[in-house]
Amino acid sequence: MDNSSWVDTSLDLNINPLRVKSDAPVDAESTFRVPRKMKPTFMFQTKPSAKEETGAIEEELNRVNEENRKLTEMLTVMCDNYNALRNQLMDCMCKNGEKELHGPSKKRKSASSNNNDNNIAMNGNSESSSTDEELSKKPREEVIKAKTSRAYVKTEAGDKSLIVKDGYQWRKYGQKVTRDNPSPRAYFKCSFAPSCPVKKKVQRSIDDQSVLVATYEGEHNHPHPSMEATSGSSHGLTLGSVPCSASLASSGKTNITLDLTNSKSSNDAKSSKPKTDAPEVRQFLVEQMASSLTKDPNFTAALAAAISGRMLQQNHTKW
DNA sequence: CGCCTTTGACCAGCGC
DNA sequence: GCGCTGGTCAAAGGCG
Repeated sequence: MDNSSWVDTSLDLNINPLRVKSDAPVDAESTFRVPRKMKPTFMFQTKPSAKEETGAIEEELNRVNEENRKLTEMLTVMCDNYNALRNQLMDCMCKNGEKELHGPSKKRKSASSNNNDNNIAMNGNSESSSTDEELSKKPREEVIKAKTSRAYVKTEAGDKSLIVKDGYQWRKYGQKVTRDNPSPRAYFKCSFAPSCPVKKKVQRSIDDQSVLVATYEGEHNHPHPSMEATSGSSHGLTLGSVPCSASLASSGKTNITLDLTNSKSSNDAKSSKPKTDAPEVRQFLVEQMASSLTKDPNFTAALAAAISGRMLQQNHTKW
């Protein structure tokens, strides 16, 4: 599964020439000083000829193209880094899974075997798994438990809550301390739709207390709440309607929400590489980009500075 | 007042 | 049958 294109769209556009540094001393002289690089064409004292103007525009276009190229390179590097990190994470999870696989013998055979199944399935980015054994054991619940998936969520070190923010609404209906893990396990039901059969179990990882292990059972019979509301309501990309997203919070500063799922039918989850070519996905990405940009205070500040700067310059040249 | 969380009780499955 | 364990229920209380 290649999620290289599913990255946080909150890009630092590195628009330093435009950025107004808040900590920089502001004096009357520097307020009207425009970086030479960004000096707009209309700043020429004498009215430029059409040729000059065309040349200046071409120059500007070249500069923008160059900037675009640099940004593309930065994005590529970011994607590479992201993939490398993700692979490392998956390696760690694989190792943890093997550890549990060879752990102390479980009294409850079925329970342990189910755990192993899930751990193995988890190796492929918390994919859905439904075994024949599981289905045959509980024929009555096969509809509900047809799809199970597992997600690992990194939380703050001091965060003791068992809340996994995946965009859905959950109602907690129970909590239990299990034998295998001293951390309590919380039981949630999807409360977004009354008839939604999806259940979720959240428990801290026995190896890493800062990691929440969320096990989802069933399939939502309603659209994702964040998709129904506004596309920018959630901080991350929440395209999937099946809840197996993993949110990786890195040191509290930046939140990278990785939605490791894809579609309603998690059967094709294994081979499902996000189809960024699909027009709706593209549109969604564009919307996400726009949303992220408009939410980015750096970007809005830079934009405001650029606009106000130009207005000031226009006034300056007029007077 | 409605929704959510907490928590003890209850139930079912499993091994001995 | 008994004990252990995981999962669920439901009453009570908190909160906005």
